[in-house]
Parts: sequence; structure tokens; C-alpha cells
Amino acid sequence: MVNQLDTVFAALADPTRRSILMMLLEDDMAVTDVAEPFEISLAAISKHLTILTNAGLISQEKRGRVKWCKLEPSALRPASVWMQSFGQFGELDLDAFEAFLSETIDTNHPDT
Amino acid sequence: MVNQLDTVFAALADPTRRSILMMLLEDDMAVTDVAEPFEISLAAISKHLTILTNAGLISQEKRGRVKWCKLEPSALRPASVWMQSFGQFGELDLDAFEAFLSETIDTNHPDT
DNA sequence: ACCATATTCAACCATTTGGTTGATTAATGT
DNA sequence: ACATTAATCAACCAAATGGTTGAATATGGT
Repeated sequence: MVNQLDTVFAALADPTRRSILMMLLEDDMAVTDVAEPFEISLAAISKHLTILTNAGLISQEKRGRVKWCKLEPSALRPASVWMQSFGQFGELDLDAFEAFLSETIDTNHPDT
Repeated sequence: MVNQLDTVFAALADPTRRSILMMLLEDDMAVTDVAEPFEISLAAISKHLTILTNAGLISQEKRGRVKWCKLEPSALRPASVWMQSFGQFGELDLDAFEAFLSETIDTNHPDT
């Protein structure tokens, strides 16, 4: 899969992976703790985390023997922008839309 | 796949299907015309259209021997809302956002 | 050193996916 | 009636997906 949108949308298409992302909204988590609420094997969770990492939706950092998973929400941006070009937004001026987004980022996120 | 989000995100994960959706932004199209720009078979396109239909992203209406495909942008809403609950979008003022959209539509598209 | 814990690797399996081709159904034009 | 056009169906195929289990690799605690 070449495209960035491909990997992000494919990652989001699985309910287990969406659940993991929601869990990571709360806080960073170790792989074992991510796996705990699910009934599938730890190896399966590890694969899901690899897919999420490849999509850029999370990052993983190993500290000691524990690998911490961190949500990377910015990876959702291209997919979100793509979707906005449809919908009741379909007739929207895209240039203005992108300008609005940039402005919003500047205004609300001085840390970028 | 039980979930609505599953089918929508899975439908969006394929570049051919995203291209089809973008084509339908312009206007409704017959199946043959949808297939024309692609190098894959008509049968393959027909399958893609079934997937998009099952996801609710398009509707198909047969008039005579021609089946017309119509974009159904509202099906993107749940997925879009789901994504907004993350990332820097989470902190975006949704009311202001919608107001901006309405204003843009009024300004740039007096024909609506 | 030794054992336990955290995580991945490797091999395997069943199902799904995205594609093909050839046949089939249905509607239109002549 | 008959050929043409629009679209789907059916059978098939290779590759990807989501899962399993058991072994392997670090790292940490005692």
C-alpha cells in the first residue's frame, strides 16, 4: 500500500485497533496493558500495534523491557481533511477550508 | 463486519474506491462511465461499487438499463465525527467550524 | 546465576480481498 | 426477431488479513 490514506483508513477499519486508539486517548500504555482488556493473544495485539505504528497513528518507545505506546493524533489529519472535502462539505471551497485549518492550528496550538 | 465504522473505513481504505467517490463529487454517473478511467475490469468496478453501496457511501438506482451511482456524503458523518474526537481536532470549536462552513457555502455558492 | 516478565518472531491456518474471465440477464435500437 | 449495450453472476486465483501456538530475545529482580 503506497498511499498514506490507504494505511490510515485500513488501520481504522478494524474495531480492535480503534479501541486501542481510544484507550490511548487517556494515557500512554505498555503493550501488555493495551492487550489486557481484549480476549485475543498478546501476539495478535502486537501485530495490531505494528499496523497502527506503520500508519503513524501511534509511536512506540522502549524503556527498559517495557514498550510504551503513545497516540499520534496528527496522523489522522490527512484522512480527516480528505473526508471534509465530502459530505455536506462537498460544495465547500477547499482552498478556504485549508486556510481555515492552518489558521486554527496557529491560533489554538502555539506549540506547533 | 458488524460496525458501521468498520464498513466505511474499510471502503475508504482502497484508492480506487476513493477515486470513484471523488468522481461522483462532480455528478452522478453510470457504472460504465465510472469504470472508464480505470484499467481494471468492469466486473471489478462493479464489486467496488457494491462495497461502497454496502457502506452507504453511494446509492445506486437503475433507470432503464443504466444503473446510476450517486454520492451519499452523509454516510461519512459518523466516521468523521469519530475522528474528530481525537487529536488537535478534538480541541477544535465545532460550532465555529460549522458556522464557517455555512458562511463559505453562502459566499461561494449562491446557487445553493 | 537464575527465574520471571515483556515483547516479538516464526510458522501455520482460515477467511477476506481485489482481481480475472466467460457466461448470463435485462433493456434498447433497428 | 436480432444484435448491441449495461451490468451482474459464478468460478476461480494470488495475496493480504487476523488469528493461533510455541520458541526466542531482552530486561529486571533476587
